[in-house]
Amino acid sequence: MAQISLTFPDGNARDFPAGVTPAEVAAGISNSLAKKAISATVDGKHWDMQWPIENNASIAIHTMRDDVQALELIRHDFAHVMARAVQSLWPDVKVTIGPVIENGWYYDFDRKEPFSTEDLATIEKKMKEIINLRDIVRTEVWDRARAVAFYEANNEPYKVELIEAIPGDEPLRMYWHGDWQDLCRGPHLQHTGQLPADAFKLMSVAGAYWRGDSDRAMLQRIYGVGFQNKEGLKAHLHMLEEAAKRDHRKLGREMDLFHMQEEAPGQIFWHPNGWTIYTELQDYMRRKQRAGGYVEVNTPQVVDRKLWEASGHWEKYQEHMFIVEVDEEHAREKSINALKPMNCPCHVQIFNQGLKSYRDLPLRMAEFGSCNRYEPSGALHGIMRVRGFTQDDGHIFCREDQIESETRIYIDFLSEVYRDLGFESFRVKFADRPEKRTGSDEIWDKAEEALLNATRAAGIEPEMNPGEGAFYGPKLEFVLTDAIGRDWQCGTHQVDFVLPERLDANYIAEDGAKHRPVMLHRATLGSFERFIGILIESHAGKLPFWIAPRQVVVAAIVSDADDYVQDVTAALTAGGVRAEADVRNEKINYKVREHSLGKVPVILAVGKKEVEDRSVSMRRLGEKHSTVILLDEIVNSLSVEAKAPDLL
RNA sequence: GCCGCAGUAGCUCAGUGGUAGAGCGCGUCAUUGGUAAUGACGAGGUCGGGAGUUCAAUUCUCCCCUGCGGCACCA
Repeated sequence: MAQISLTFPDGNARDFPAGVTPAEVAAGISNSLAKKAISATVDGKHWDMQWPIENNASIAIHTMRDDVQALELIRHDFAHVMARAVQSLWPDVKVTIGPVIENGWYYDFDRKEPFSTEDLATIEKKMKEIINLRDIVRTEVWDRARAVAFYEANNEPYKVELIEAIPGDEPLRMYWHGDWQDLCRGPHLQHTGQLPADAFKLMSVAGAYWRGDSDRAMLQRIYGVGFQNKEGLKAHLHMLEEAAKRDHRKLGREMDLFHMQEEAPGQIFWHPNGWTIYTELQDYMRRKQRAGGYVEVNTPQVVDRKLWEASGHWEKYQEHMFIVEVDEEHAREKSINALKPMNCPCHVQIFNQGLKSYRDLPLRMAEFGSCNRYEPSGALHGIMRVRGFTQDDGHIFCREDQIESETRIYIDFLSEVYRDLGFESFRVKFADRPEKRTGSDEIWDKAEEALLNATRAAGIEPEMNPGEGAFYGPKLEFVLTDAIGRDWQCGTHQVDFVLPERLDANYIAEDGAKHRPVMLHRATLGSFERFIGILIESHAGKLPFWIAPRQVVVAAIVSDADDYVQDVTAALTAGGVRAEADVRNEKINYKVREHSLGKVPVILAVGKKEVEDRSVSMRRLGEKHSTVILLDEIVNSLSVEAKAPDLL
């Protein structure tokens, strides 16, 4: 029999007969390793303990101590055990797919009756029983005709469809957990008893379309989380509890920032505190953009559909626009308008006024553009995904050869803003050509190359987001994360060759002829609404001093200090600090607690002593102790602290 | 938009086929208290909206609206 050589992580190599499995290799090392082993890595590939190794290779054998491999296997096996539990409880349920995801797994089932919360508990119990059976996990490679026949016989149509989608040259792997069977690429644990029965939890049921296609069947997806041990699960659940406290919807109420109500779904009623954050952020962005060479404009809210037809949005997005019809009785002729869902067509109208010269390019045009989109009801989410929002929008009209440099300049601009706002790091995704698009491949090649070059020149290697570009051009997406780890696209930078064409934008070049400019769509915050949501969550409500809506509360300890409290408050206000007096008939403990819960960054307590000394007792949010400081000093230092980062 | 769950006082929530309750908050009074809740009293609800069943619906049924968790979508 042919021999192969396996090289271990310590560099030692040993010969084995070809076709040896990691299980046999482990058994050759020690009994305990053979028992503890969960999988192997063979030539960099995660490998099942049962899979034969045919050629010389490097090999590492994993136990539960190897986090990456252990977690992947645990979650994958949990998914199988869960599916087995479901089918043993409800034999008519059809199985589909069940992948590993961050922190856990899900499995999609086809079942007529909905799974209830009580069902989850029943399934969990069944899963524990299955784990206790310590059933051996077994795998075989089948040819596809046999597999198809098998699943047809078992009335599992989804599996048949999956097999048909697998490329013909790939082996089909069949797995058995005891007598339960699934099609799966593996690897898996050696037996179900290797699963930590006390370290998983089924979290929720949700609908999910078969193959992610909204025209196909709605399946029921059960989500679970799983870890190596009970502590891992406990830590995860605790993290979720903590994240819930940072939810912007909760903090928005507690800090009295905004509210939403039925009469205006997806739109925000900004309260004074929230609006202070908003305007502070807008003032900052306005200064930054002015410094960045932008001209600011403003354009109409209600625009005739003719313009949307010309831009191409009517055809593609009509369903998602708020339509405004003007009645014939009130107008000479009936006109159909739409609330603007975006600003770009209007910006082209401004560009088109008068003749533009190549000397005007690049022309950087910005607008705090208030937009309305009829977003699908299920998409709405707090203030992060809304129907009425304001973009810090901008369009750069430039020549093709300026795309790369303008992109580079923009990435630097955005990085500065994000850094100023406390986001030291952010993710950049590069979304390239989608299947449905306009423009030649040659143009797309150039646009994609320009974006990539500029991104890399800025020292950023973007994540690839294939096929997710806009229909008119590729884009960079600047992604931030909310409290529970969901991604939100905030900034964006997109190349557009189409709109200038459709709306007939042009400039006179050096050759005296008309040329078509390229448009770069870009938004830094994205929308104020979404960005503020992210800002609140990432700071857990404890916003940086300059942007905190209530910066200082001056609290009287005794009513004899009330007049002095007013003096202190006035001095701070004169110094550009948002300060409030609290002279209510309450104890200082009460006031400190209330303002701390309200996330006020600085509380200045004053009693008899402070009145005499012209001082204050300062307590910063989150600190246990207070410091006594002279009034003049605190006014000076807080005045500086209240300045936005670009003004320091 | 689709699947599931939910909607009771400003907030967090309990509860029932016979028109409702707690804590916090709010108001009044007393208290002048030194860094995360002083005490007493009081006001406050068309039980998301509409229809149906019933002698009687906040409770049961249906429809709608809104929210939440996913999925799909995101110019």
